[in-house]
Amino acid sequence: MNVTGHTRRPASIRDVATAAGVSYQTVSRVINGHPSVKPSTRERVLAAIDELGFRRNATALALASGRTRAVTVLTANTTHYGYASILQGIEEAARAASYAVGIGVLESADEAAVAAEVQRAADAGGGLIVIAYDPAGVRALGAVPAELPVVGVVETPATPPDPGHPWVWADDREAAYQATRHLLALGHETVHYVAIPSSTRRTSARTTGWRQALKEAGAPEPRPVQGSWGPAGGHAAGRRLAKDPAVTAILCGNDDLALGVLRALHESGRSVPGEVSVAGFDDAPHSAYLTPSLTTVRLDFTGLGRSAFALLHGVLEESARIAPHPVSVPELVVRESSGPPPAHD
Amino acid sequence: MNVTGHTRRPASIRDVATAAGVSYQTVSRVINGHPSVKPSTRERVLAAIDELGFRRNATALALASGRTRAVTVLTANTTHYGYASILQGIEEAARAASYAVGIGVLESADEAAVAAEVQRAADAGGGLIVIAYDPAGVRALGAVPAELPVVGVVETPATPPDPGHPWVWADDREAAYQATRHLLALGHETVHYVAIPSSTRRTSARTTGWRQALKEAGAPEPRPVQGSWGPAGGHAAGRRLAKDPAVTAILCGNDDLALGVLRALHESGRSVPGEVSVAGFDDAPHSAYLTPSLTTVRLDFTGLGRSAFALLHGVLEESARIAPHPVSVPELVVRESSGPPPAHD
DNA sequence: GCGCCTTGTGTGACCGGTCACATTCATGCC
DNA sequence: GGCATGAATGTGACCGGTCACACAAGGCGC
Repeated sequence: MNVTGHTRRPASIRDVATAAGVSYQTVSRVINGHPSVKPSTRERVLAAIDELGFRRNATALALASGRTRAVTVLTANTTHYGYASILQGIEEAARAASYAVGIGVLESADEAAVAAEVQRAADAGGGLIVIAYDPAGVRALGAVPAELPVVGVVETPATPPDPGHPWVWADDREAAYQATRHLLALGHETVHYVAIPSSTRRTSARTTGWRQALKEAGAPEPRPVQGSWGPAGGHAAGRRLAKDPAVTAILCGNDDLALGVLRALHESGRSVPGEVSVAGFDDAPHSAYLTPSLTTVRLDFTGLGRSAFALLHGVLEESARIAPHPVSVPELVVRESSGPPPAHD
Repeated sequence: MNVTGHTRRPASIRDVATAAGVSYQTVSRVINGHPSVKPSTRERVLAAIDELGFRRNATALALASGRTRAVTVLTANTTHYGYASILQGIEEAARAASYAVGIGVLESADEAAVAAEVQRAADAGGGLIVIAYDPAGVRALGAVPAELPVVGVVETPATPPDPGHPWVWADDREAAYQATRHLLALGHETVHYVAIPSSTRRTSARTTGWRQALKEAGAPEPRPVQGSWGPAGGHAAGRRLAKDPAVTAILCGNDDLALGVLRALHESGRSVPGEVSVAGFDDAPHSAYLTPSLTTVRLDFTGLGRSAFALLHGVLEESARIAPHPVSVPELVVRESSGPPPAHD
């Protein structure tokens, strides 16, 4: 119990040492669990630590040893459900491993801005996790200097990445494949796709899965409609699709886009799922409560975040390396927004 | 340009010093903008800095000077729209001031767990921002040792807080007041309220605003229905309210609750806004795209986050103290979910 | 009884910065 | 000319830990 008034600076190992009548090095040994310390000495030191309320200074530890026990998450956004959930998952795992979690937002995808953010993150020391679902994130992941430990949370890669690239991903492609097959199985001639902005120039994993399902079913492949991330983009895309009476099934790159599409269909007087079926992606918490409730594919973002941290943890400390890429399995959730196409054709 | 291979450890001020032919202290002076350095010397040092790609080591800076330039945000959740937006606002302002942002999630409101999280945050050094909208946050804010610089993001306090308590808030009470008056002005006899969990034992600010509007209008005051944070809670509350034919207007503690209420009304066959009007709180991005689109009160969470950081920044560095509590003004957004009560009565 | 290994502990340097103070030299003033 | 003043720079200690090494005491083999 420390009853002295005054804001005194926190106790250091030397304070503890004098209080326990040992050298500071012995204190260091005790707090690091070094074996060769006499039990009676250890007791005395522990008592002194308790008495003075000693806590090891993280800054000094980092400076002296290089071990930082910190991770910085680089992301373009913190408010989108998927991003926020990944962050939450990372924090959860990091907390369990008593790592500190820092966050840097990539406000612009501009080359220089991204580089500056990466630098800032590097300055923080410790490892990096980059959420690379969008151009800013992808660019950031590419801009990380090779000597920095980094894990990327990415879209399903087209080909297995080099072992030198520690990446995690949810199986986007499989998820899109499942959702598309679900819609086709209901009897729709084809499925239109409202895409999220692709993270790279190349086609996104979600698009690939959708395309694959269409191809297997011999369904015609309409041009994907480019959306944005939020419901506004879905709304705009939905307006265009609503005009075409041939459109009876729409897969959306995420639940927010789907929401916008639903709204646009409603405004155009086209009923869901009577005339048009809609499926989303992610299973955001509100999707189950929409009217009509949204058919979607659930991705375990929190788990993905945990995996990302686990992978980074493995890179930073040689203990407990995990399996190469722990991919979580997407789960189709069928709700009200999907059904058979209108009877007549 | 550093073309040497090998992962060499980053250049320190002494490396720069020898490269420039000066002492390390002179380098320190240059990077800190100390006035009395001969221009020619400064030039040489800057050139060396550039050449070696020197970056000041944040850890060493923190250890030696005590200045940490970091802020840790303590929050119960990162995925809810309001929380995530506040975080985004804090990060934005912190980035502008080149502060690092850390995050700690209060997974449980349990006394010991909260205390541990606060300790962890304290270990990170720098300032603290606690989002205290819920029991876990409130408890955390209370558990912060007095000597730590901390800013609370709180509900509108009932009475002006002591100057010793640097807090920021959006005007919840005014927002609830506005929304309630809007519904009453449409002709509803009274307005029912589905509450978010109160952060404290005492009545929440939102409840107070609602109550005040009812009282001023001489409307009867129904018992508030206790909800949770997510749509599920709203759904449960909505089910109960839907059974009572006297209920024609419902104000919800946030947009997620409102979503659940809308869904429950729909399931009970009560039309919105024909039979029942619903208003939310926060103006989450999806609220405008619901069917019916949601009448709500927009709160500037991002701005609130920026204010929180600005206040903390003022506490940490004596430069540029800001006005006591910069309260952002809520804005009523009227959409489809509110309208006059059913004609007959 | 000597050397040697193991156990328990202490000493000094170091991580990369900052701070307080000392030093040098040019200048201005009386 | 002597001396205070200020500009420009350097030196040593320090922040709070860790690391490499030294060293004393005790047990064991021969």
